[in-house]
Amino acid sequence: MTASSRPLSRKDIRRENERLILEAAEKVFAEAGFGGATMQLIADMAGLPKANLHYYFPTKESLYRQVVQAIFLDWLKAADVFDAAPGPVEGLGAYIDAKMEISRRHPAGSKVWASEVMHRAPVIQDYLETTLVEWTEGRMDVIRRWIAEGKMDAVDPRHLLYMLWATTQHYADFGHQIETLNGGRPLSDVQWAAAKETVKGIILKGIGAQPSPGA
Amino acid sequence: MTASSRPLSRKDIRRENERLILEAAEKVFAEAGFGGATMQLIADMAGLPKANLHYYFPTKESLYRQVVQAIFLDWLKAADVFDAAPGPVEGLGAYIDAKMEISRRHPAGSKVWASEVMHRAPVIQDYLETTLVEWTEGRMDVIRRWIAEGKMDAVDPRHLLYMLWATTQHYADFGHQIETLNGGRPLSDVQWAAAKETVKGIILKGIGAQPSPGA
DNA sequence: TCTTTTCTTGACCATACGGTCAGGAACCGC
DNA sequence: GCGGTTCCTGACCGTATGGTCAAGAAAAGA
Repeated sequence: MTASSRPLSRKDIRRENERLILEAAEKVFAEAGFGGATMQLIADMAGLPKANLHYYFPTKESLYRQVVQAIFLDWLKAADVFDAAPGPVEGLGAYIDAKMEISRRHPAGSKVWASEVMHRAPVIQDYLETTLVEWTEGRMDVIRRWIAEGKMDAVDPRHLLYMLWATTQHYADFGHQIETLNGGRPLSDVQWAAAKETVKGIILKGIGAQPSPGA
Repeated sequence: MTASSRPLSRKDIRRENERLILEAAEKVFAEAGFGGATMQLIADMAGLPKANLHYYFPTKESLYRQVVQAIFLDWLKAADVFDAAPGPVEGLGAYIDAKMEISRRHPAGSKVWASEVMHRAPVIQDYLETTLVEWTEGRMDVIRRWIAEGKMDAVDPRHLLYMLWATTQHYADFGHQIETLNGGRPLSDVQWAAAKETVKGIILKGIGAQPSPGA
């Protein structure tokens, strides 16, 4: 429309269209599940003809796989706060904050992941067996170190991690239920803050986390 | 096969076939989601011809609705322990135990529920708005009473409930991921016990639950 | 400008799905 | 045993879906 719409280079076109498609696909897969999603719906939401989707992504499954992969990488990145922290209060606190923020800003991704895992991970099982296993082992080591240093109680690190994942992702995956129980309205800023504080408060106190000295 | 297979009365036949179908449907809906599930697959799993399913349940959606309703009622019943308890240690402890046990024994139901809510509850939204809202209000009152009686910290009861749901249902909904992280094996009895104790320990300590006197 | 490569898209196809139906089998009250 | 009701099921139908294709438009390179 404006004079600024210069002709796009081919690389730009490809990048832009792939972005459009992946964005639309994430929403549709989240709302309808893999089986319920249709290429036509994704195409409509992306504003492209269906045949164009198949030009960039040969099959529905390949498109879906890319969506799930992107989510997984996002999650791994968001967990870097874990390692640098001096103790559980900072490390787990920041991790909870980060994951709650993802649940708030990016709920569709969390839903797609949940759906995939619930259906026995037919597409990303290899990721679970390799990357996720390694990541989990590493984080459990950090927790065990904190325990050894007397910075928290000797809780089972594996189940602690599951609690963190469960509680934070719940706000995305079950967002609709939470919204309904909130009178049909999305959580306000204040309510989101209360959620974060409650989760952090209960878990950090529950594991007997000791504040790091000199903070 | 055996001589004991007497002819079934009509009521028995209806009850038995409906049970077979609902059981199979729950599994298939849990594994494939509503969109991915097919009546043919459910029929095969139930050992009945597809047309027979449509004799008992006119549409796929009506069958699905009955499956979800059954799960919901099951969950409500499992929460009776809440009210009778003298304090949070007994009440929440028993509730966590009960919900963990459901996650272990009845994971398919939990998955169907999760899937339904994740897809914005197209079928059971009315239940969310009525029964679930009332149930939640009632339980929050109990928690507020415990707080007023000094039996636990003044945590936000709403988010405490969400934490309970999230952590316990996680063991069903993400059971496949947990299994993968456990070397591909289901959790053993000992591991389930550890999960229960860890969850109960962290939450009860995290909310500062005071043991009831005279226990 | 001419060629080549990339991108676009309406029309099309085979398949699989939810659902229907008619006709027969099995059970039940009388 | 008989009439009526319930149960059973193979065959069938319309539709929607994932995916294909061929012909053209647009950009890049020469």
